[in-house]
Amino acid sequence: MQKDANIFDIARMAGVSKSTVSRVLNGHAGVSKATRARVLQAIDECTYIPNNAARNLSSITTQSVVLLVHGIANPFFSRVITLIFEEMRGKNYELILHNCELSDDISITDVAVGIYKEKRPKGMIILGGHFEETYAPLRAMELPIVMVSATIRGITDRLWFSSITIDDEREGERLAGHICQSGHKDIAVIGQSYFRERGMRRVLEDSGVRTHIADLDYDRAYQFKIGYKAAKKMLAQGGFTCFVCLSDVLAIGALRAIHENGLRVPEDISIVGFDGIENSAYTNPPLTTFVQPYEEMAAQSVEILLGIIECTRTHAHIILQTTLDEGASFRPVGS
Amino acid sequence: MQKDANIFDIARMAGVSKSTVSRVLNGHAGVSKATRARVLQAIDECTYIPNNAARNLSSITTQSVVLLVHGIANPFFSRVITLIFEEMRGKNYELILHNCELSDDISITDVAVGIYKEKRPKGMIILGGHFEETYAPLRAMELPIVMVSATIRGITDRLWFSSITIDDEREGERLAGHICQSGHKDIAVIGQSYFRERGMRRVLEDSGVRTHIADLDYDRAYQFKIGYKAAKKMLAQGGFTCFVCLSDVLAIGALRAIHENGLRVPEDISIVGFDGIENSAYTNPPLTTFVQPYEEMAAQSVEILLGIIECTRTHAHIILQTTLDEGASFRPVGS
DNA sequence: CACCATGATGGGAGCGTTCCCATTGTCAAC
DNA sequence: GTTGACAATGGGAACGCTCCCATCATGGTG
Repeated sequence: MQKDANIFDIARMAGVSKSTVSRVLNGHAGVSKATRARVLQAIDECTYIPNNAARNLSSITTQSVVLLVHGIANPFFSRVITLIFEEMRGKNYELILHNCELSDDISITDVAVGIYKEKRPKGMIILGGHFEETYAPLRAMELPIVMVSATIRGITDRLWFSSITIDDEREGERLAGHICQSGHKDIAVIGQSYFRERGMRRVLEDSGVRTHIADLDYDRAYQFKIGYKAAKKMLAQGGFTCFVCLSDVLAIGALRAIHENGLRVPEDISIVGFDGIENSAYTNPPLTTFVQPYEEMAAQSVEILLGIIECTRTHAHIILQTTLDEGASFRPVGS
Repeated sequence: MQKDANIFDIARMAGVSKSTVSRVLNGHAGVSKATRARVLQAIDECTYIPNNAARNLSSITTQSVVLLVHGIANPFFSRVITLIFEEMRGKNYELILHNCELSDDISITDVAVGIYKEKRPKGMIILGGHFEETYAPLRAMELPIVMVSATIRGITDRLWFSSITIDDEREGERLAGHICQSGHKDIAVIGQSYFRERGMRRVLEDSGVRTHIADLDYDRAYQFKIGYKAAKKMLAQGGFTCFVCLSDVLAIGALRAIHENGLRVPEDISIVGFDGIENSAYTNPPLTTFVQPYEEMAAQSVEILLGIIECTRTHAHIILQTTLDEGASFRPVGS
């Protein structure tokens, strides 16, 4: 590939200076209609693409947005990512997807700051993860940040970032409410979610439902297996009539364990999931699950982020709700 | 965030010139041990991160590699992506993940060339997609390219790119062989894969097995649903004893349709998938499927690409094999 | 002791933009 | 006719690097 055209070539072709071409390129004012047209034509003729590196260098920042994700293989995340990509299409920002499997010794703050220095994006969407007290460096970046579906704890000053989450504690309560109504008196819980569990427990204890918490055997990356193993162990112990899984992936793993043990769902045992990933409508039986507001999450996160970047709005903390999808994996006791 | 340190600051701190710092940064020869140590210390003290834009600008290219994927939501792809990320870790290249949902009027060549001009990467891994005759612009980039799991047709000159695939035609034959042995005489095929189908048909016709091809109702993005709908329609017609699905996602959709119709797997009907995504070990019953060589694909693609970039090897076309994972969804006739 | 190869280092140009400031041209108001 | 405001445009500096070439010791060789 021979040397590409640069801004001077375009300028020469259009018979103007590089400054004028730059103005056209960036949609700045102060260019006559006729000149603009000529420049655009020249650009078109050469299929000229401005050199990003040079652009970034001289303007310090870049016309890009980073989407930082903790493990794209997670079906919940990958669905949100896809939707965010769609939402960003045609928005004139570049979306840089950064996958990061967080190890214990690296916090989200470290990763975000590193990426910031490297990429100089205009904003950042962080998908998932825990977000705790040690956020000073994050804040110091003074970068528009939207946290999506993150667990946020111990942060009182919230004016410098946005968040879009479900209210985990309330969701836990709803989930628990659903169970209480159903008459199940002993349930096995698989999964970790501080707030969701807290909400659940409160309601369940009031109604005299006993919860059996599974230990999770952290196998990293193999989410299905975690659910499977945990369920297997719980089933060996017995003493409950319903599995409550804090994610669908765990539920799918648990489903396998149940079937392996020769039990029928929901006749012998019920199971509820959480997330409403696409897959969960295709299990046998289809999973009863609380469906995350995917479209809403994607749309809002992009809208807020770009709004803040373009100074047309301020930060916000949006709380959305899940929708119960009554599959066939859950049934009230004795029905 | 106040102004970051630049190469001059480091140079001043270490008492050397910017050239020397640059040499240290890029691992070039010609720096004494003592100087190098001093520079490294200064870099460390400031947690200095070189400005990428400037680097790219002066060296025209960037220390990055693009991973171009057709829809990261596809579980097969997302698994490969995750593994490629792992493989690249610590390799001193930046991996830029680019998701592209190809529409009909945009070819892979167009997308790749656009990205190339914009990102100036050192190489590109293209995951999936069809790769046909109109490749001249791709080739003209003179960029190391590795095509992974792509369908390649009508390209005779193959010295300028690498590929890692399974031999679809042979895999089709193997799949067909498995079916012939089993005694199924009428099978329903769901999915599109030119070569795989061609291989299958040849073997099946020789053995007198009749194939019923499902029409696919292209619902875009909703792969599970495609399988479901296609299976539903086929089941209404009847006349076969086994579903052959050309991907596991389709198979999971089909499984749902089968159960909905009150049939048992594999007693009443068998089903075989393809890909061996993580999920397929957790269906009910677990899917019999041909597992793609994920690790191998990821490892080889990275090794080849970096090898070519660093001029330690030449292009290659690697053909790998799947492994039959005998789940429980398939059973020979009359057993 | 002059010479040259070699290793370590510094300095300057150039990469392709953006952004600021200066310049020119035009027109209305006085 | 002079002035000032304003729109349109050009030119130069700056962004932070890499890369090439020049310089300067150092030490072995004839």
